[in-house]
Amino acid sequence: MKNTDHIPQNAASVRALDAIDRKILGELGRDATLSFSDLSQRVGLSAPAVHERVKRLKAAGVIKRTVAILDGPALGKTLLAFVHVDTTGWGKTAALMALAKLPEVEEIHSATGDTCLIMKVRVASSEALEGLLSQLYDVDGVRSTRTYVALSTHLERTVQADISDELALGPHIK
Amino acid sequence: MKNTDHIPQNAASVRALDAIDRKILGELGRDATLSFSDLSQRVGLSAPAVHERVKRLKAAGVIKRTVAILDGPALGKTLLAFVHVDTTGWGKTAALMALAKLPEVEEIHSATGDTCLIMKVRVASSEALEGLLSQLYDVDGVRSTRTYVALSTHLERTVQADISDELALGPHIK
DNA sequence: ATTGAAACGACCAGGCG
DNA sequence: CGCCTGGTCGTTTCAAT
Repeated sequence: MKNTDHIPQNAASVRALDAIDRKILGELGRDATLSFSDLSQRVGLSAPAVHERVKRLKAAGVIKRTVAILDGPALGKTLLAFVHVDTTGWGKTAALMALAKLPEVEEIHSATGDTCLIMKVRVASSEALEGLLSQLYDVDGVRSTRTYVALSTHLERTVQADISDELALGPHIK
Repeated sequence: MKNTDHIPQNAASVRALDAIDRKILGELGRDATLSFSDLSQRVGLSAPAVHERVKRLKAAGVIKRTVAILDGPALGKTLLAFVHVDTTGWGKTAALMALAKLPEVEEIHSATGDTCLIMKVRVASSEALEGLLSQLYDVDGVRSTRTYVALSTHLERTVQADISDELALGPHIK
C-alpha cells in the first residue's frame, strides 16, 4: 500500500514547485522578455503548457510581477545608501512608513541588531540625501540614524529561483 | 573605411530624457507586461512611437533588462539578511566577489562607514545563513561580520523613475 | 500536455508635420 | 527628425483531442 497517495490535491494551485517550474522561474527571473516558444524549448515542453504553468505561478503569487529594471545613474540617481534608523519604542510607526511614498526610498525592513529599521535609498545628490535624513529626524521617535553610502555596486539583482547546494544543508563539514 | 560607424551615439540617441520618457519608464518600472497600445494611450502617443522610444531607452541602457519579480518565501527563501563585512585592507578581493555566484547573494556593495562591504542575502534557513557566514570567514582578509536579519519587509521595489519634489533641491525648503 | 486555429500585439515601411 | 497610418508577421491564447 502506497501511503504517498494521500497528497492533498484539493488545492490545485498550491501544489509544490517541480523542477520545470523552477527552471521557468529561473529563466523569467533573468529575462522576462523571453517568448513562450523560446521558454518552451528550453524546458522541453510545448508553449501552451508553459503558458499554463506561468499563469499558475502568477496566480499563486510566486511571480509577483514583471518589471523593467532601470539604471539609477541614467535617471540622475547617482547616490545609493543604506540608512539604519534607531528609534525609541517600536520602529514601525505610520509616520515612518509614510516615507515609502518617496520614490527615492526603495526598501524598508524591520531588523534585528543594534537598529530598528533598515532603509535602502537612492537619491540624486548628497543634498537630496541630507533632505531625506532631515525628514527622518522630523519623525517622532527617531533617535539616531547611521548611513552607509555605497561607493560601488558589484552585484545587484532580484530574488533568484535557485538554491545553492552548499547552503542547502547548512555549514558543511570540513 | 567608414569611421562614422563606431561613433558613440552621443548626439543622436543620448539626448536627455523628456517627460514622456519618464512616464514610460515609470509605467514599465511598475509593470513591464503592458502592451505598447496600452502604453501609447497612457502617454498620449501612437504605439510605434512608444515602441521606438522604448527601443532607444534599452539601447541607451536606461532600461537595463526586464525581469519577473519572484516571491522569496514561495521559493523557500524565508530569511532575508544584510551582512556587513569588515576586512583587513581593501574589501574588493576576487575571493569575496566569487560569492556572487551563490544565488542566495543578491547584492554586494562597497560602502563607507565602519564596514567595507554590504551584502544582501536571502536564504532558506538559519542554518543556510550560518553556512554562508562560514564561507565568508573562510575568505582571506575577512576580519568580522555583522548581520542584520530582516524581521519583516515593509517595502521592497526596484529603481523608480520619479524624483520627489521635496528632495530635488535638498533640505532647504520646508 | 499536445495540436491546430483564431485574435491580438509587435514591428516594419512609407508619408506627413 | 520624430510622429502617425496601414500592413505583415510572429506570438499569445483558446478549444478540442
